[in-house]
Amino acid sequence: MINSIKDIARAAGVSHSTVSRALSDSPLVSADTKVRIRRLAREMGYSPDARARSLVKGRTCTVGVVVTSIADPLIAEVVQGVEATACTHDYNVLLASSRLEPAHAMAAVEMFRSNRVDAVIVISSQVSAFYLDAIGHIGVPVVLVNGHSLRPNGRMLSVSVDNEQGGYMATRHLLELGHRRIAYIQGLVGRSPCADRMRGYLGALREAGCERDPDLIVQGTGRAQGGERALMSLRDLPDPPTAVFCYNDMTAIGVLQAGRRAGLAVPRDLAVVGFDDIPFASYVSPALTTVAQPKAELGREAMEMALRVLAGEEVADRTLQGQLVIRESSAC
Amino acid sequence: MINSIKDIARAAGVSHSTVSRALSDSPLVSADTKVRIRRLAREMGYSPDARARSLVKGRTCTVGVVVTSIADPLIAEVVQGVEATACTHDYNVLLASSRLEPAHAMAAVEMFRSNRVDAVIVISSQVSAFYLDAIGHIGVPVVLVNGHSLRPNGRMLSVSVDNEQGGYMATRHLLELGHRRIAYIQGLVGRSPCADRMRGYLGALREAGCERDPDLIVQGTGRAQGGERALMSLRDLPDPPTAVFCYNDMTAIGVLQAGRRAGLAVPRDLAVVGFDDIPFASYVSPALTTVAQPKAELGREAMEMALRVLAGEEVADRTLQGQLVIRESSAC
DNA sequence: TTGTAAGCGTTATCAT
DNA sequence: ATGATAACGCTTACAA
Repeated sequence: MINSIKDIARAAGVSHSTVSRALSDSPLVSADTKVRIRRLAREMGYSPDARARSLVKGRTCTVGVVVTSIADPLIAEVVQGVEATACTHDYNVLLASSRLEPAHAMAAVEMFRSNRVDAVIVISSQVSAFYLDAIGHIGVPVVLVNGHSLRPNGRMLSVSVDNEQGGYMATRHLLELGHRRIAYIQGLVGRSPCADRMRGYLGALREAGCERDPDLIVQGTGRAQGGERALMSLRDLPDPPTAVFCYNDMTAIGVLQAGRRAGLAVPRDLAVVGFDDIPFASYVSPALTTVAQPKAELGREAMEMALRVLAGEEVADRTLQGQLVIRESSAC
Repeated sequence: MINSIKDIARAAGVSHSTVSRALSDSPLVSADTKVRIRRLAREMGYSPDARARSLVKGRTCTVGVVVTSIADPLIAEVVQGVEATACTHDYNVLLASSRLEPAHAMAAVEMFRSNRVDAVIVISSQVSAFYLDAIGHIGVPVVLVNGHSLRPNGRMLSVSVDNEQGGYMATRHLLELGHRRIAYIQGLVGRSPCADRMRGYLGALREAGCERDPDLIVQGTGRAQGGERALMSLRDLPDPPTAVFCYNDMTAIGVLQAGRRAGLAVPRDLAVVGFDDIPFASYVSPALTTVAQPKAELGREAMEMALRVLAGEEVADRTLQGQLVIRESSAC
């Protein structure tokens, strides 16, 4: 058992409120009793009980973070950003994983409520509307990272990478390299980041006076295998693309693999650009050109937005710019 | 504000203790008042306050998890295992990252103490003895995942992959492929997992009657660049190795990169085996042969060991077997 | 400057 | 079967 303020009070021969005041550096306690109590507290291994304190203070200084999977490299780096920022503001991070199961997601919400977290941060693009609705009723500020742009609930904020601008940059880069037949391999359908990136892609094509060919927009899954399959189908086209912009890096890595198997030289025969800049993008061969998401910054921003809402400030949604990282898969 | 048990009591016209009993399904309350109260609780959006409950119950049902970096793919998967297991046992996960900074590590320990976590799980091999000592004095069960084998404190348990056996399997595999000059690229010096893997490597060589050449054991860093440099120096040897066993996958990936740059064909000119089986091991080209760590299982086991200690059981350290995953980088 | 007492939301021990 | 009361460890009026 850890000593409480009462134990210290007894040892110091004062009341427990004096101890409380001394430890919180209140001016209402004399200098020497203050040092005496503090030394005693240190010697007795005192540690303030955050629960008891939060009970009376009305806040837990804890933020709940839900992820679909922490093993996702993109999400992991965002969590890292959240954690680092929480730490500097003396906030704790309560973690929960939804594993894409609505039941787990609901359980996470209830767990956060029971623990009276001050705010919730949702890191995932795979949030169902149903779940989002439940999370919106939690009664504390909610910040969505890279979530849907539609916000059914007023209390819900969001911070995202600029998907459209990212798609635009990627496509623009390929156009500048001289490519005219540029494919887009989608992620999971119906999700807004995928559609936004495509909008950027289409915008760049339009701007370049490049004709839009529906055959060049194919379905992926957001994972490597989806990229592999997509590339196969693109190669079967009468007039295959010379470049491909992928919804994300994993898709691009699948494309790289399928290309290698098919004897395609990247970037000579096919230029490839991804999205996210997951750590491994720079390690695959050829190293992947990609639109880097400001992962740590997304996490930091999410945490800071939550803090700002808690401080009573008026906070608006944010969208952060991605950055085109040119590597070998699109080098000229 | 969330309704408390008292609010429900008032609405139901009973005392708050009756509400408490009804909600915890005590037999000491009549069936109809029970349903009445429960319905009311649901309607009023009641959520039990975990802090208040923990204060009187004496446990928080929360486990503190410290990692060096959650962005580390190996660690992330272990955390996932911990979280999943915690979830099934109705335990919460409080996350902290040490970022290899002793100050952060100490802050994490203090944070865990203040929040009165029931147990602590340390996921990292990079724990300094100093920090380990501090964490040992936290007064709750501590489980080290892939940590030092030396345990300065009696309250500290550990679960690790069998590093020696892993090193043995990897080397044995290369020997069976006909290699005689097999190098070992170390990780960071002085850390026990690295030494253990080397012991397995040496054991396999000895068993095969293969002469041990000190030149073939070189220094790495545990990261890709270390692998690159190490391979360069190995290639400068008068009699270079035909195969290399790397401390971990990142090192092996560096070797793959350097090999490609040097025009080496893997596995024909050089066979490469890694350790860990991080997700990307299967995506690099050639796909990496490696000793897979049972990542989720390590996390699960760590959590279950903590739970068992809390249940008063006698718990012993565990070491889990890795599994050799043969891929292209060592195919014959 | 210090002590007393109330209260945060629970559970648990008494009575009734 | 239910209610009153104490307790968990803390902060904070309110007294002294």
